[in-house]
Amino acid sequence: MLAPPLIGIEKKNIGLGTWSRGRKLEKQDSRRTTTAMGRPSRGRQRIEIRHIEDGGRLQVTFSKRKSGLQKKASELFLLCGSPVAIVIFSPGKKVFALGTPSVDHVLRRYAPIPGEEEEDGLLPVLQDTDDVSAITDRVEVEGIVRRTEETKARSVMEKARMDAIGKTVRQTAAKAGRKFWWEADSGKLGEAELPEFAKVLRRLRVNLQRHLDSLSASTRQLQ
Amino acid sequence: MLAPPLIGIEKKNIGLGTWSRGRKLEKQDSRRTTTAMGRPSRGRQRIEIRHIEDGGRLQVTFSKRKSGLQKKASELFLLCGSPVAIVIFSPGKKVFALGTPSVDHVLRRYAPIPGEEEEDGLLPVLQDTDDVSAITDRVEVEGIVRRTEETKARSVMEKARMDAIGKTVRQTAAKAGRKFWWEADSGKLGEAELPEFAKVLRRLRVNLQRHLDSLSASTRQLQ
DNA sequence: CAGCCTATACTTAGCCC
DNA sequence: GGGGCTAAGTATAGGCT
Repeated sequence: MLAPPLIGIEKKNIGLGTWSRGRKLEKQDSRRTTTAMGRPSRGRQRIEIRHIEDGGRLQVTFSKRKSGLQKKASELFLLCGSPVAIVIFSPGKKVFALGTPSVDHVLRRYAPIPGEEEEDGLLPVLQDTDDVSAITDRVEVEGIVRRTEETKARSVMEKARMDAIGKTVRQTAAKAGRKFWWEADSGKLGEAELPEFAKVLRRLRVNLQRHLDSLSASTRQLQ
Repeated sequence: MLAPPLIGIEKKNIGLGTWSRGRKLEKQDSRRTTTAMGRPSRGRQRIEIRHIEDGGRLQVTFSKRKSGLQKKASELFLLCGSPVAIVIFSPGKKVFALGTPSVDHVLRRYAPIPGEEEEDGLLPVLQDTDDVSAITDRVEVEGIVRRTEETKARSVMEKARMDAIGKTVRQTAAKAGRKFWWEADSGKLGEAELPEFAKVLRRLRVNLQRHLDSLSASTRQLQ
C-alpha cells in the first residue's frame, strides 16, 4: 500500500465500459462512449498518493476529496449512529470543520461548557498519573496512547467548535450592525460573577433566538 | 498509505490471483468465480444508508468504514498536505481519535497547548458544512435536524459567552466543576509550570511511540 | 469554481478462517 | 477483533461547460 515503492506494473481495464454511478442515472439513452464534445473520456486515472504539485489540480482534488470524506462520515453516522467530527487544514491553510450530525454535537460530550448543566455522558478526563517508565504491558501502552490522543483531539476539536460557532456569531452580529450587549459588558464582570452571568445568558437564550429570528429574513439557517 | 497513519496493509498474495488492494491489480490468471471453499461470492451488495439493526453487521461495518475513513483522510493529507483530525464515537460509545499526520500535529497549529502559544494567533475555522445538508439527501433525518438545530442555538449562546468572557471563564471553570483537561491540570501545576507540562505531554507521546515501535507488529496509528 | 460526464480505480458487503 | 477473498457498488481523475 505504500505509494512510492510499488507503482511499477501496469494492468488495466478488464471490464468494458460500465457506468452505474449510484442509483440514479437510469437514463443515458444509449451507449455513449464520448463526451459531449465527442472526445472519449479517459475515465478515472490512477494517481500516486503523493503530494500534488500542480496548484490547480491540487485545489480540485482537495475539494472533491473533502466532499467525499464528509459523505463517508455522513454515511458512517447514518449506518452506525456514530457521530463524527472532522477538522481539516486546506492547502490554503484555512481550516474546515466538518461533522455529522455536527461538530458541535460530537464535541459537546467531551468538553462541556462551564456553567452548563448536564454532567452525565461526560467522559473521564486524562489523569496525570500516567508514567511512561512504569509501562511494561503492551495493552496498557495502547490504552494510554489512545487516551493521550483522544485528549489532544478533544482540545483540537473544542477549539474548532468554538471557532465554528464564533463565525456564526460574528456573522449574526455583523448583520445586526453591532455587538450584542452582553459581549460589550462582559468585560466588567468579575470572576465571582461569571457563573451567575452564565445563568443569565442561558435565560436570555430565548431572547437571542427571537433576535436571530428577526434576522433570519436573510439568514434562513439558524446560525 | 504512508508512515504516519498506517492503515491498510500493503502486501497481498498475488500468487493466487488477488488484487493488490492498494495499487496494482495483476488481474487473475483465469476465471475464479468461487471462493476458496468453492462457494461463489456474492460480491459487494448494495445497502441502504440507514441505521443497521443487526449488531454483528453493525460492528463489522463500523470497523471497515472507520478504516476507510482513515485511509481517505490519510490520502487527503498525502495528496494535498492537509492535516486532518477525526473524532468518532463508535456504536459502543467508545471514542476513536484518528489523525493525519497526527492529532497532535493538528493540535500544535490549531489549538496550541496553553503556555506554548498565544491564542490570538489561532486560525479561524470555516464551517462550510452544514452538517444537516450533508445528510438530508439520505434517510430519516427528522430527529437529527431537530437536535442539531437546538444544538446550534445553544452553541451561539455559548460561543458568545466564551468570546466575551475569554480566559476568565476558564479560570473559573474549576470552581464550576467542569474542566477542560488542560484547565484541570494547569490548575494543579500552576502557570509557571505550564510550559513544562506541555513538554511532558510531548515527551510522553514520543516515548509511547518508541514503545509501540519496539512492539510494532500490530502497531496502531499513533502518529 | 461548482457541476456534469465517462471510464476506471478503489472500497466494501457478505462470507470464510 | 483482525485478515482474506470476490464481485459489485462507488468515488473520482480528467476533461468540458
